[in-house]
Parts: sequence; C-alpha cells; structure tokens
Amino acid sequence: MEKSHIKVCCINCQCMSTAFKKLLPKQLRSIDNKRSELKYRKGEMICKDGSFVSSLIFIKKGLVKVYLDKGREQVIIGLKKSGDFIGLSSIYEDRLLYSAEALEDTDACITDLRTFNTILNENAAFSTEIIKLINKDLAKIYDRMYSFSNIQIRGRFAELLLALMENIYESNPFELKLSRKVMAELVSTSNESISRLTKEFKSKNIIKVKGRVFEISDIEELRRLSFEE
Amino acid sequence: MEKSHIKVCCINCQCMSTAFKKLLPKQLRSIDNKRSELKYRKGEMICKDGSFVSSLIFIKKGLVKVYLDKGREQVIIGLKKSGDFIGLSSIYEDRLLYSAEALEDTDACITDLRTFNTILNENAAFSTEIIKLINKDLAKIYDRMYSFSNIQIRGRFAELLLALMENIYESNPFELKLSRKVMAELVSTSNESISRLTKEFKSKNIIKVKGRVFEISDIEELRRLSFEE
DNA sequence: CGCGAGCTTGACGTTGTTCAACTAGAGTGG
DNA sequence: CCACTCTAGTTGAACAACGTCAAGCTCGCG
Repeated sequence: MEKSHIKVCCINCQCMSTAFKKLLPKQLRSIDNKRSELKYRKGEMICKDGSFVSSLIFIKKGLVKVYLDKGREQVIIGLKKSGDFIGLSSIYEDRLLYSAEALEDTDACITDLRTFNTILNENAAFSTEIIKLINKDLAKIYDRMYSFSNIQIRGRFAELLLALMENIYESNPFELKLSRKVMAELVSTSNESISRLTKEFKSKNIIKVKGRVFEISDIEELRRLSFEE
Repeated sequence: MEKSHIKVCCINCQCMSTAFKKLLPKQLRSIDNKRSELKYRKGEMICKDGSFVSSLIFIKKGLVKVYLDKGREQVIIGLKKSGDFIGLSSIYEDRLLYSAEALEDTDACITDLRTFNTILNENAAFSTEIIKLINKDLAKIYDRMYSFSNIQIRGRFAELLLALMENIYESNPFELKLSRKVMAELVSTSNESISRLTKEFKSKNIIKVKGRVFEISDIEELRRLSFEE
C-alpha cells in the first residue's frame, strides 16, 4: 500500500479547516512542521479502533467511513469527507474510539497531536472552533441515534438517499461509489434489505437506477418517507 | 412547581466539577455571581429539546434523564447524575439538542452561558477539561450506538442492570427508582419486553426482585449476556 | 372498599434477518 | 475471443425477534 508524500505548505492550503484559519502564522507553521500528507486507496484502513493516538487526521479529499469495530459487526458512526477531522474525540485520550477506512481514494493530512494540543492550549479562538466541531459530531450522532431508534428501515433508507444526494455527492443524478454492504451498514440493516428497498423505490418511481447511477425523481416522497414511522 | 433558591458560594461547593477546579478565584466568583440554584421534583422537566440556550446546567444531586424529543417517541441519550453537566453540546449553538427530566428529586446549578463562554475563552486548562467532558459524552453515545445496533434486547437489558448497579446506584441490592417505562426507553424497547426479561432473569436465578429492590446474584452471567449476540 | 396507574401475561402480527439459490458483470488466463 | 472464476447483487422462503393489543393483576391511596 504505497503512500506518496507530496507536501504543500499549510499556509497555502486550499482546503484549510475553518479552525486552522484562527491560527497565527507562527502556529500554523509549527503545525506544518509536524505534519505529513498521505494518500489512501479505496478500501484502505486509515486508523484502527482502540489503537494508540499520536496524531489527528484531516481529510483533504475523498470519502471515509468512520466506524466502531469491537469484534462483532461494524457500526458506522458516520461518513467524513473533505474538510473533516478524524480523531477529535480522542485528543485527550490515549486510545482511538473508532476505526476509519477510505471508501474512495483519499488524501489526508496527519498532524502531530502533541503540537495540536499545545496550540489548542495557546489559542482560545482555535479551541472554540474545535469545540464547535466536536459538538457537530455529537449533534450528528444524536440524529443517527434518533433515527435508529424511531425510524424503520424504509425511512432510514430514504434518509440515506437524501443524504447521499445533498451532503455526500451534492448532485442529483449521482454515481454511487458505495457497495450495498456499506449502504446497509450505514442504516444498520442487511444488504438484502437494501436490495429489496431499492427495487421497491424503483417500482414506485421514487428513484431511477442505471448501473451505479442513482437519480432521485421524487424528493418530496423520500422526505415524507424519511420522517414516517 | 416551586423551586427554592438556597445559594452556597461556588468556592465552598462540595460537589464542584473537576473543570471548575481549574478556574482562578476571580473566575469562579464571576461564575458564582451569575448563577442560580434550583431544585427539581421527580418527573419535572429541566429543559426542552429545541429551546433557546442561555444557560448551562450542572447537577449537584439527583438523577436526570437526557433525551431526544422530536415529536415521536423519546430516545434516551443517557442518564446524568451528580457532577455532570447538561447542555455542553450546545454551548456555541442557539438551540438545545435534547430535553432533560428529573427522574429523582434533583438539585442543579444554572450558570449563565455568556459568562461561562467568556471564561472558557480565557482559561485554557478549563477549556481542556470541558473538551474532555464533551468527549466523554461522545464516547458514551458511541457505546450506546454500538449496543443498539449489535446487541439484542436481552443483552441490552443485562447491560442496563449492570450499569444501574455499577454506575447509577453503586450498590448491589439497589432500590430501583425508575419505572418500567424508563427502563424500556433506556434500552429502546417496550415495557412488556422489560417485564418478560425481568421474569426470565428471575427464573434463571440471575437476579432477585423484591418490590422495587433488585439484587444481582449472577454478575458473570449478566456480563456474558451483555456481550452476546 | 374501590379506583387507577403501573405492571404482567398471553396471543398474535409485523418487520426484518438469515439462508440458500441464482444472476450479472468484471477480471483472468488460455 | 471464449470459457472460468469470483465477487457483488438479487430474489424467494422460512423463521426469529419484538412490538402491539387486550385482558387481567397488584398495590398504594383516597
């Protein structure tokens, strides 16, 4: 699994996190000094649940699945994409809470956690942004919790399709790069159920599917379904 | 719903959060100045999902259920007790993410959020502790997520009994002050299932139940069950 | 004594999983 | 270019786990 190292200085980084924009040039430089850039291939593991943490991962490009991995079936916590951090929940812990795996080819920045924490301690505006990001993760997981507990699979699948369109691919006919298995994990069900629901939604003219290209024809119906039950 | 106001100065508070111990006397005083102490009766609502946030709640004594409340059935996020904060996930948001209700008579400190945030900005050590607390919430909800997705109800019920013994009541024969309904919500099931499982566990000599007093006789078996499936 | 809320129990239905068989398509090697 | 294999996806049937409904019970309280 070769990982190429092509560094661009943080100062000129196109995809800088809003949090990093709060840093002084000096601070940004010290982050830059203790940083490496890695490329992950689709399917490659980025970090492993329970392993020791010494760095924080920032995604420049790509799509990553973040999941709990405790021996049994994986439970997906969420997807992360360009602009997101992986590992914020463990910045003061010694162990990582989850695993991450690239669902598409992914470019990431690995920053030294010690340096990161030092700067967190020096720069309150930065710290505020980091807290906001962590809280965003909390809000997302609460939403997920809610829909796992209260919404049946038909609704969760509808929700997933909307999220793929609106948040992940950000276009309407979109090319699905996830396997049925990953879709199933995302809504905590079996691949078979995903198949059946896809078929059902096609037959009801809610979606059109050609190969890996999905088109959502009836957004309103999907939205209705995603709230129901 | 009368709430009595009996203030003790923060400096002398017995149940001060570890985070507050990082404050300078001056900072603690300004928290103290903008603070009120309230008592909630069992069953009383403490705050409401979606309402505007202007304060942060700290629990001095009691037991509180924190839950998502979006019209449909409630989804419990977790229980909070002495030493816990409610509302940390919304310190930079305008709306609260969840509701809270007292499960037992509860004493709480309500601190002004503006003051809290000002101090958060001034005191990095404090900010670190707050991030740790938020991350603890994240870790808990991930655990919950995992068990909701991977563990069946028998296992989740076993887990609940262990948690009640170890974390909530911290004693072995313990007097259960939660209704079946709340227990059911805690593991996302129906009251009927709780009844049936209680009966089953009694008949298998895993627990003894006398009225509201539960005694766990076979901890190992419970632990085994809580991992299984 | 009687009322009512919370709890229990049984019968039944629904949802969604599991298993197994089958299909389609992509990649490989002759 | 064609067989061959392998994986991902689809489909159907059987089944298990739970929820729902309805009826009955219990116990505290007026």
